[in-house]
Amino acid sequence: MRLSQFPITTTKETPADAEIVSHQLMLRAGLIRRLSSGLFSWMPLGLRVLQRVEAIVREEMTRAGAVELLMPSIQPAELWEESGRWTKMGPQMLKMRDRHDRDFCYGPTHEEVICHHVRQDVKSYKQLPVNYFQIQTKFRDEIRPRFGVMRSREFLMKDAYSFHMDAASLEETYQAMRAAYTRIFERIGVDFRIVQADSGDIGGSRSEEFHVLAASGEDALAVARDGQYAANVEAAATLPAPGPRPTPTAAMQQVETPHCKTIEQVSNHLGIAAQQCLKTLLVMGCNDKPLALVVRGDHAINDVKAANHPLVRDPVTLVDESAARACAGAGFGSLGPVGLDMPVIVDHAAAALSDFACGANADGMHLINVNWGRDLPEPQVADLRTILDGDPSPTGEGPVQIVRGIEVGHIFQLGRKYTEAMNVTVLDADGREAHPEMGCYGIGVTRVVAACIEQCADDKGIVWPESIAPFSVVVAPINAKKSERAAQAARELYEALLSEGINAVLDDRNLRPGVMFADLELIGIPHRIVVGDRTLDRGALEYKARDAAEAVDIPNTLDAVLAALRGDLPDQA
RNA sequence: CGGGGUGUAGCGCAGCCUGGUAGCGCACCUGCAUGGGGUGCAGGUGGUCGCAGGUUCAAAUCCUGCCUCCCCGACCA
Repeated sequence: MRLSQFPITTTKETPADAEIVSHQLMLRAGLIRRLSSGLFSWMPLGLRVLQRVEAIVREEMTRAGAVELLMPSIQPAELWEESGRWTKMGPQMLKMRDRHDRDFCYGPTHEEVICHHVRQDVKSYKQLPVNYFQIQTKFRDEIRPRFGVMRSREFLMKDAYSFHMDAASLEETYQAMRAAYTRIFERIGVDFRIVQADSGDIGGSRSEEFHVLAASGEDALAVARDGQYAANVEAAATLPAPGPRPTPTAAMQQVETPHCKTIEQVSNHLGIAAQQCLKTLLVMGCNDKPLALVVRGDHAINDVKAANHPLVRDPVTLVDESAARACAGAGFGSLGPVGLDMPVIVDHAAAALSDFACGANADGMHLINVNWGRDLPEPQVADLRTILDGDPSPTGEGPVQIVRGIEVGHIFQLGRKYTEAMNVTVLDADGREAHPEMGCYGIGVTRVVAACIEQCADDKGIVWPESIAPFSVVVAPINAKKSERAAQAARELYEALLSEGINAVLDDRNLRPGVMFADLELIGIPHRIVVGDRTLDRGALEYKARDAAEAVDIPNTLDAVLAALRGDLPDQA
């Protein structure tokens, strides 16, 4: 490729609305252009990168035994009504109607469609297991798209769906996908971590996420400092406090706490640490009646854990203040578990307290020196809170630290949830109908590009890893306009690299050197060979790796260039 | 969806308060000079000032409505 023939538009200035490095650089380097909120065009340079990621994903999926197909992005409503997700997915799904008034959606995912095809085509256990994948555009109408292609509404996803006669077969494919994903992210060259995850809206039993570690990541991960344990904080279990509860020391007492609406205010007013206070939230139960969730004052309720509790309605729905007053006798800020006429679910840590403070269920009043089993019944205990930095890891591997990550992959064991809902059956060896086990496996292909830039950039621009760079090496003549000798030498080297099968590009734009260098660094090409009269005079070329501090002279031979591309550089005097 | 901001040339912004010829930087085009780190000088192209309505002799500017985009929040009592 010659850059004079390849439209790239770079900018010196950073667009005002780009917040994170990858978004800024993708715009500045001209990889993407925004069309509308959460909608981006991939410009030629960006597309080359995207296609390289795709190629790696495709190769590794195929190597791991998955077979590619392509399903429509527009899907009929009937399939989603069968699975129950036409309404459950909510406004995240973009719905539309055709000229015959039939309902469709732009597919946010493809479990329904693949189940439909499998129930048509797969009749016998002999055809299983099977693992289909596609690389295809999805649309999810995100509440708030942000960070460029990191959280866009339309995005490219690799999704795979496997079907099995039994759990052992599913586990085998799940592990094969886990290994394939590991290879994919290792090949791309990003620093990533596999974490345990909640299954979220997709559902199912077991799942793990692949996160690219980056400070700008939207997800918080709990990682054992000295061990293997790692989990999304949404799913990270907390341990019950060790040992028995301390013995109560004083009688329960009601005290005035006027105008105290938050734990902080109550804690300051009473001179009692937040960890000795209880925080009480009223939420809707599955039976449409309110129930109370209680955590320690310094802890936060974890929505995902709460929603997973059998008594709590999913999604977690807070009762409003007037309803709280009607059923508990007090407004927000003065609620507590004592004397409440509703189920009370208490987090481990809150259940381990003695002599604690909590709302008195009377406005402006709290109770102090409250004790479980004495002043109110022994609580029903659950894990409700979000894990904090320094908490023990649930596997006993020491304290966790909280790091941030960008979710680029997610693998699930779905069990029979969809095959039952969609009535997918095959005949087993005994001739009986059975619902297959199912797994699904996703990679956010467009997001991988952005996540990679978050890790691979410096103050000059993008520093592509070789694996997904749009071009591997650029041949850059100095003053090609004036020096036909430099221009000629550059052309010849470029042609020679091409015939070696190298993804080379010639910068024949006739730019001034400063502009050219700044541009090439911004777009992040891993290797640069500068050809100029000055170096030619001494029989040399100048080589610089994008991530190296200094350029070095190499002999003016193809072999020396090829060696340099392999990282084999001559010793410098 | 709630709150805050924003909208003026492809990008970044000023002008608006106090109504009166639409500006600056970057980018782009032309010429000359320059030629190893975003070069200099000169000239130039490009804008129904988000949309609609209103006030006024006159609206980018004041008023009303709508829209866009961005940020924060979206149950933590």
